[in-house]
Parts: sequence; C-alpha cells; structure tokens
Amino acid sequence: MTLQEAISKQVKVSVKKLYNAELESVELQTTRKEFEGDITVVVFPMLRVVKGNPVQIGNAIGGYLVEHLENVVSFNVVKGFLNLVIADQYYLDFFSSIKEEETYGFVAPKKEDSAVMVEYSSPNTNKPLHLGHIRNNLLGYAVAEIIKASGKKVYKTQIINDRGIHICKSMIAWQKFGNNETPESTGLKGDKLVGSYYVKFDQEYKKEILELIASGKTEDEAKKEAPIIIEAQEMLRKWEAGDAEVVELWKMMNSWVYEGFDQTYEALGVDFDSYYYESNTYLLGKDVIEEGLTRGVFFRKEDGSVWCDLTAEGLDEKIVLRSDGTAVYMTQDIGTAIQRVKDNPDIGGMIYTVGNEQDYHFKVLFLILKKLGYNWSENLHHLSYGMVDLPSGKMKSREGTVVDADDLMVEMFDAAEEASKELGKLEGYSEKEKQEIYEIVGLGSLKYYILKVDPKKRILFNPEESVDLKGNTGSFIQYTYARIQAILRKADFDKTISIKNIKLDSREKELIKLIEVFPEIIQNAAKDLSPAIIANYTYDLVKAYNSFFQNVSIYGANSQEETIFRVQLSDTVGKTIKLAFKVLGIQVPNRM
RNA sequence: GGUCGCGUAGCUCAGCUGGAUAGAGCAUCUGCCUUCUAAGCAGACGGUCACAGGUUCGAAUCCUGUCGCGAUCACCA
Repeated sequence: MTLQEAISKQVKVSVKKLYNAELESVELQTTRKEFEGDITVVVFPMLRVVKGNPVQIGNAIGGYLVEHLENVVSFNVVKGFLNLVIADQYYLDFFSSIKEEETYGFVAPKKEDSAVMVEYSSPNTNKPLHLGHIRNNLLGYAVAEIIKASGKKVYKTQIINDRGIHICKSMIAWQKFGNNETPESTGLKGDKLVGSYYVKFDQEYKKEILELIASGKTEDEAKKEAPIIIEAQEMLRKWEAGDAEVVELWKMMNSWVYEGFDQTYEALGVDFDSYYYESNTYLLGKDVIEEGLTRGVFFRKEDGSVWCDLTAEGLDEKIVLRSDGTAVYMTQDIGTAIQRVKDNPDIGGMIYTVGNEQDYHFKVLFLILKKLGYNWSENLHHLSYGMVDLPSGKMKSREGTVVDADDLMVEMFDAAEEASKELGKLEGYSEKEKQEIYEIVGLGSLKYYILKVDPKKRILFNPEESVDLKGNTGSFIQYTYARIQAILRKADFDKTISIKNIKLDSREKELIKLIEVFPEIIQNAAKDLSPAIIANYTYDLVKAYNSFFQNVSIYGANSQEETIFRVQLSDTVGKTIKLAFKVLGIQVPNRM
C-alpha cells in the first residue's frame, strides 16, 4: 500500500470514528511550496457528509492521522486544507528502494496482454520528408515507446503511399527530362532526386496551362487538356494494368526513395517493425464491404455505389465502394486494419498518427469497424496533431517555404556546434567525439522543441528559437545530465553504501518527490498519448535539480554520508532524465 | 452554413480527475564564475486565463451562448 492509499484509508476511518459519516473518496494533493507539509488533504468535499467548520474538522483528522500513521509526523490546517508533514525516513526509504533500479518507472509487458499497433510516418513516395513529417515521426515514435514503457507490447508500422497520380508525375518528368539520372550519377539522395522531378512536372504543367490559356482555352479546360497531365494519367492506367515497363520504372524510382527515407529515419532515430504498401493494400477491404452488405451494415444505391449510413450517429452517409466497384480510401483503410490484425493476432488496439485534417475520416473509420463488429474496434485511437506553421505562415511546397527534414537536422547540428565552440567546453576531445555530441545535442533540441507542445495544438516553428539552447529546451536538460555525469566521474567511493540519518532539506525532498511520481507520469502519458507530459515533467525535474545543484555543495557536504547521499541523488536524477528522454527518443550526452 | 479543435504575460508554452496568492522559458532589468560544467542560479518587471452567462463552499479547468483563428464537410488520398 502506498502512503497515499494509507492516508486515504485512515482519513475515512477517522471520519467514521469522529463523525460517524461515510466518505466516498478522499481528495489528496501535493502541498504547495509556500505551505509547510508534503501531502494535503482537502477538507471541503467532506462538508457534504460532515457538518461543521472545515478548520475544526481538519484539526481533528490531522490529530488522528499523526497518532495512527507512523510516517505522518505533524500537520497544520489552512482554511480547508489539511497539510501533513511526512517523515524524512519515508522518503529516504523510498529513495534507497529505487536507486539501483535500472528501469525505474518502466513496466515490463505481460505475455497475456494484447498488443498495440502504432502507425506513424506514412509518407508519399514522390517527395522528401519535411517538417510536418518530423512532427508525425517524433510523436508516433515517442507514443509507441511510452506505451511500451507502460507495460504493453507495441508494433510500430507505417503505410507507404506508393501509388497514384502523384508518383506518375515524377515518373513522367524523369522520362522526359531525366537523361537517365540516378542517385549514383547525381550524388543526390534518392528521395531528393525523385522530389526534384515532381517539382519539374509541376513547372512544366504550369507552363502548358499558360500556353493553352493563351491559345483561347479556359483555365479549367487548360488544366484538363495539358499534354503532360494526360500523359501522367495514361501512365497511371498502364500501371494499374500491370504494364511491365511502367511497373519497372515505378519500382526503380520507389527504391531510390526508400533508400533516401531510410537515411532520414536513421538520422531521426525512429524505426518500424513492419511496412505496409498501398500498392498491396488498395484492393483490400472490398470483400469486407461485400460481406457487410449482406449483413446490412452497408447499402447499395441505384448506381451501384455502396454506402454506410451514419446519420443515426450524427454523421453523414459515407461512400465505401465506387459505382464502378473500385475501392476508395475508406475501403482500403478498413481492409488494412483487418489485415493487420490477421498478421498479428495479438493486436488489441491501434493508434494512427495522422494530422488533424483527417479527424473526420478516422471518426468514420472507427465507427464502421465497430459496426462490422470487430472487438478491437473499441481500442482504436487517432493520434491527431496540429499542423506545423512557420512564422511566415503555412509551409507551401509551391512557394518553396517547405522546411526539409534533412536540411533542418543539419542546421540543428551546426547550431549545437556553434554554441558549443563559443563555450569551449569540449576542447581536448577528438573531432569524432565532438561531432557525435553535436548531433546528440542538435537533434535533442529539435525533438524536445516539437514534443513539448500538446499534440493537438498547432506548432509555430520558429527556426531561431528552436536552435536556442537556453531555457526550456532539450539541450538544457541534456546539459544537466552531462553535469551530473561530471559529478559521478569524480565519485571514487562505493556508491552502494546505504545512508541513514540524513536530515533532508527542502530541495532534496522535492527531488525525491518528483522521482516518486515518475511511474505515474509514464502511465498518464500512455493514457493520454501525450509525450508533452513527459517533456514538461522532465523540465520540472531538471529545474528542481539545478536549484539544488547550484545552492548545495555536493562534495563539500558536512559529512561523508551527506556527500554520498548527494552523489546518489544526482545519479538517480540523471537516471530518471535518461529514462524520460528514452521514451521521447532523445539521447543524452556524457559531456557537452 | 454544419461538425471538430484551439484562444492563458509582449512572444513561445505548462497548468493532472474543479481547489490555496494562475506557473515556466524567451525578451527587458539587478545580483552571483578561487569550490562538483554559468547552456546555470537567485530576484525584479509583466495576467480582465477571448467575452458573457450558468453549475457550487470554490471555475483557467465543467455546461450554454457569442466572438476570433484553424481544420473538415469529394465516387482524392
């Protein structure tokens, strides 16, 4: 039984004894800094069952708790708040119980539990990854890691949009203007090369439209009749018909893109357990629709199209099969979801990391799956996140304001290098070691900057601010970790010596309390699918540690025992930072 | 227009299932490097929590309405 549970229980007992009343629940909170005490019992809610003055009631309960609970040493009452002072020994005991735990706060998955599949990234194969994808990847990866840490088995996956007119556009442009360029011949990353042809297509298309308008066509006609778009559409038809030459080209260009993506993923530090390709999945789901049709989940209109009536749920009718019998986006997503459970029968739920512009789509998807009667449909979540805007406005590929993922990472590395050189703390290390640290720090700043904000809010990405290493930033936290490592390097005594009889000062107690809630923070973050909870927690912990560090001399303590304790406390804070950052996918440096 | 999300300090963001005097960072200003990393610490300044009602001992938090911003309402994905 935790201390909180023990207190709740005794509060109930005391109210029963003193007032002969039954309390349903007891409201506990951590005592605010400006008051004396550690845990606060809120008396106000009790007034419903206990008549009387809250201060008197608080005093009576406080007296009872001090008498009956060993760890409650004293109390005070302010208005309706009963503040309890907890014995130092309680915190010391807790501290020594966790200080050697290597994965404190992480729960090992149970074999019998169902698994969760997390989908994220899900790129198109016609252009390189940009800032928006970075948010998606970081969020998806972090949520997967958090859920893993909370005790569930996790599968990471992505679905790659490798077919459709947009790929054909790149292919056409490459055929027309490519001169057989390859990533090898140009030295370009494959995704960049293919992306450049997508841009080239667009330029050519625009040129043709203008020419057609000049020759007397309307804009709409011009858009439909431009030769290059007709060629692209023709190519799509050939692809769908399995034309060998087109498929060959498609495979080649896609393989270039995947190679490029892999490099970006590796640099970002994200990974996947499985990959799904739309070219394989776009025909899935049609059987399910047919089967649902016979069960009355769907209905067919006169023109042959198949729909799902969601008006009873307050939504619209939604098409699930075109009148020509072909699949739409929804059909494919239904099929893919079912396919994934077939592939991994232990899946009990799925999380889709997709931007909030698709909120409606996923609402409908989940409803349809529920109507189809899949038991895992109860545990589907759309991890919906806001757009990433720049101070200049939205990112628009046409206006060239897209922030490329690879370029951004390099900028972050450079910023870390510059800041580090200015401070001159890495002198004496090899160029290779330095480079490694710049990458850890630069990437850490970028990841933290994006993950610290609530997923559902849009992010204003200010390049200058993201590069900043002061204040509430990833590098500030990494810096604290690096300083702790410096302290540990100096420690030459036996760190396993256990400590007793330490009088905790308020800063030390504060740190232990923060570490105590870490497991709860992980669970909350897993429940809310929000890495921001972890990020902000870590910042609080680091703030508290810095205050301690700056105002308390670790190696100049009064006694040897005190010194050992402070070193061990630093060590534990460092480990907690490392664990918190691990689930965010952020590395931590030994020096910086 | 319907639906969904957001609106907290000049800027960027926290604020757990309603709780004490609304918290950080940036920016501006004051102190602190002969001790373990000053990418730091201590402090000052800065608020009509968009607005108006409601619920109650108590509202930034819950409910309703209004305004502002965004997204979405395709036989596109």
